[in-house]
Order: sequence, then C-alpha cells, then structure tokens
Amino acid sequence: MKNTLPQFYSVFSIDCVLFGFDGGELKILLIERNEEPFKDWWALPGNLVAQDESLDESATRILYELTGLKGVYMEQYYAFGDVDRHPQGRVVTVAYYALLRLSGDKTPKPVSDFAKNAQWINVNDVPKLAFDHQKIYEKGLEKIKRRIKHQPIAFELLPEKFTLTQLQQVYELVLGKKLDKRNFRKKMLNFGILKDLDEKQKGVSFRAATLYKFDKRKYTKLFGKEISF
Amino acid sequence: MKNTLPQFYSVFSIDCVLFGFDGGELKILLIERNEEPFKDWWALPGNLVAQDESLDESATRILYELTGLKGVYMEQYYAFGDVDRHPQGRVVTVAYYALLRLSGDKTPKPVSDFAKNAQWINVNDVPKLAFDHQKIYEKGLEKIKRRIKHQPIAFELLPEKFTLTQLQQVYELVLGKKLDKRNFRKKMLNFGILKDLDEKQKGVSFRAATLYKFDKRKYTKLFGKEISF
DNA sequence: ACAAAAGTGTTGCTTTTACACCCATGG
DNA sequence: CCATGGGTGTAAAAGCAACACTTTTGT
Repeated sequence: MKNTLPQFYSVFSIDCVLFGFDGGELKILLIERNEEPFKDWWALPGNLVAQDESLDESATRILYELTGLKGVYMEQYYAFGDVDRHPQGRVVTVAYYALLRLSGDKTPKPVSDFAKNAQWINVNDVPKLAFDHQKIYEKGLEKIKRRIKHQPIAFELLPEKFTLTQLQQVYELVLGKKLDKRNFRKKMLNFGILKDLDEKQKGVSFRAATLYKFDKRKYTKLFGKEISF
Repeated sequence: MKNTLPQFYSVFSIDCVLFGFDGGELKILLIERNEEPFKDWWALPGNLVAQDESLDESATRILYELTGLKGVYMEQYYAFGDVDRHPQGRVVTVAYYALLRLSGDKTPKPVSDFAKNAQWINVNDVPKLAFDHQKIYEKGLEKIKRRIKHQPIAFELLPEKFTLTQLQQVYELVLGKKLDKRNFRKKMLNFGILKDLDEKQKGVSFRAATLYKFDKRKYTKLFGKEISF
C-alpha cells in the first residue's frame, strides 16, 4: 500500500438478506441492534470486511456466525455507496442474499456483538430498518424475483425432499402472486429436473403428497445455466 | 468516523466497461496504462472513488473525464473484492457498464493521468487485461446479454434515429448470434414501442431504410419495466 | 443492368392459459 | 363421514421458428 493509493479513510462492509422458507411463509432474518448508531432498530445482519478476506469469504463468515451454517447458497447483488449512508464515516456496503431451508426450529442463535436479538420475520411484516437497509432489502427481493424465473434457486429454500405444492408455494411467495396448480406441475415435471422419490410425505392428516428431489445432474446437462420458469 | 470503524487501510475504485456500437461493430473502450502496476498493459478505465462522491457519481465522473459525455446510460453490476486483486493494497472495485452511441468519430480524447492512450476495441479483439479486468469485462458482457433480453437497452447504443437493421445488428452482436430478419422485425414492431418517423436513411448507395425512434413514453406505459425480446 | 440491402406472409409447431372435479387419508 | 389438500386433462389462443423472393436505389 504505497503512495499511489492513500486518499481518505474508508471501509467496506457486507450486508446480507437471508431468505428462509418455512411452513408456507417467506421470511428474512433481522437483528435488533444493540449499539449506536441506530441502537434498538431492526437491521439486516452485516459486518465489516476483514483485511484478509474477500467479499465472498466475508459474506460466508458473517452468515456462519449468525446461523452456524456452511455451504449456504449466497449471491452478491449490489454495492451501496451513498456518501452519507453511514453516520460514522464512509462505508460502502456490498449486499448479498442467501437462501436457506428453515426446518421449523432452525432459529437463529449466536448473533454478533452489536445485536441483542435476531429473528425471522415474514417478508410482509418487515419493519422500518436502520441505515439504508430498506433499500437494500427491497433490491434483494427484486433480485430473487428475477432470478427465480431463470435459475433453479427455489430448491435452496426447500428441504431436500419436497412436494410439488411446497415448490409452488415458494414460487408464489417469491413472485408475489398465485399460480395455477395444474399448469405449474405440468411445467415443472416436463423440465425433467425433478426426481420422483417414490416416497410419500408423512405425518399429515390428509392424503400424503409425493416427494421429489431436485436433480442437479440433469439440470446442468439440460440447461447449462438457463431456464425459464 | 470514530473508533467503531477503523480497521485497516483500504479504498474503493470504479471500473467501467464502456460499450459502444459503431458501423456494425460492438466495441469497448480500453486504456493503455502509463504507470505501475501493469504499466503498458491494456485495462478498463477506472479510478478511485473520492471522499465526497457516491459510487454512481464517481462512475459518472470517470466516464465524463474519459469521453466528455454526460447523461450516458450506466449501470452498476458487480463488486470485485478478492484480497489480492490489486498489488498495492486492498482495493475493492465496483464495476459499471455504460452503453453509448458512437457516431463514427467520437474517439476518446482526454484520458486520465495514468493512461497514455485510449482506444475503442472490438469485443472480439480484446487483449489480455491488467488486474482482474478480464473477469470484470466478461461479467459485464454477460450482464448486458441478459439485460438486453428484458429491457430496452439496445437503444442506448444507437443514434436517436435508427433503422431496424441497425437495431437487429445490436442484438446480434450483443447476443453473439444471428437472428431471423422477418421474425425480428415482426416482433419489434408488434411491441409498439418504435415510432415510425416517416423518414428515410440518407447517403446510402442502395434502397434507403425507414428510420425509427424508441418511444420511451409508450414503453413505460406498456411494460412498466418488463419485456421479453 | 447490377449490386446491395430493404421489405414482406404463411404455415406448422410449441407453449401458455384457463378451467373443475374426483381421490386418498387421518381424525 | 367429513375436511383437507393431492392429483389429473383438454381445448383454445398466443407465440415462436423456419423459410425465399421482390422492391428500391445509387452507381
């Protein structure tokens, strides 16, 4: 870091919009801040990027610290860099969204220093957020809306074995609209990327649905990287 | 900027992939560096973000310094933050692409301090680039490939008045494949977002083509923000 | 008159949409 | 036996893909 670079003091941070699907609801993980600025406000989980970690590594670490999970699907989607977005200085933040399967109980636990609380909150009940996190969240939602139409990201929100109805719920929640059941099933099954597990749902008090699994192998063969849900 | 933020020395920069369409070719603007590191290498135009400017402002400024143009269509698309991407320190760069109409002569002029030369180079002849600019450029191209299918960005590359053939050329160059003339025209005209100017091309030594203009008004009315070319 | 590009329709195929009832299961 | 969601087909409409020749203009 020689004399060409220096200019002024600045840092970068990562903010994550963690989406989780759970029993028919789409939620995001919010933390309640325990420090100034914005003490007691709800905010997206985030942190500063350390010296020796790349942006992706940083995002992975932050998510791990929050949830204890590794191998979660994450994707960077936008950098927010308004001059005054952080009251304490120049902080450019790079936003990631992550998609993960909530199995009922997977409540957030650790929670970093400056949070006193972390909660999964339905995307329809998101409160006012600290900093410019409202904007960050909205753009994240927009991104996955767009991406779910062309890439198989819905499966990241579901358990490994899922029913077609669950899959449809994910699409409906993300896209924010109802879909026709018959057409949806026809289309999904026609892609040939779902493996019928010859296995039924258990523990439901009605006719048990068939379980499916996303066939990644076939997907990559068939589509390379493109599809149109 | 109090005691909560400080961590280590870092800066952010902007790098731009400037796309230009000109006489049947899709080009990008590259500069030849005049300074270490990567002296004499070709690179994407870029610069450090100043203290009092947002990312968008910085991108706009950089583009202005290079081309003397304002009001150019630009869009941020990705932040690159590998630890070692810059040999002199921790530099996270935010990449933008810009689309602009080259009217034959609009050769780049000013060129910043650390460049000795700037040139429009056909996207098929892009040389090895400094830093991780190869990756940045490729991702930028990918982005516009995707975006041109859903948003009316092709018009940003064309003069205000253009022929259908020119429009088709833009699509073909960006997408990297030939399209059927009749189908293309049918589709475009059916959208109803092209205004027929009742005016013909001039100065060509063959049958003059009708000139059209993008009808932004109608576009926003009809599609809000979505379309499928 | 020729070279160069402009302009123009039809057909078959695929995809999308709209739509309603019976079935299996657990309580 | 009832409540709950599971599962299924068809027909009409729209959209997409393939395809070749005539027209206009300048030189």
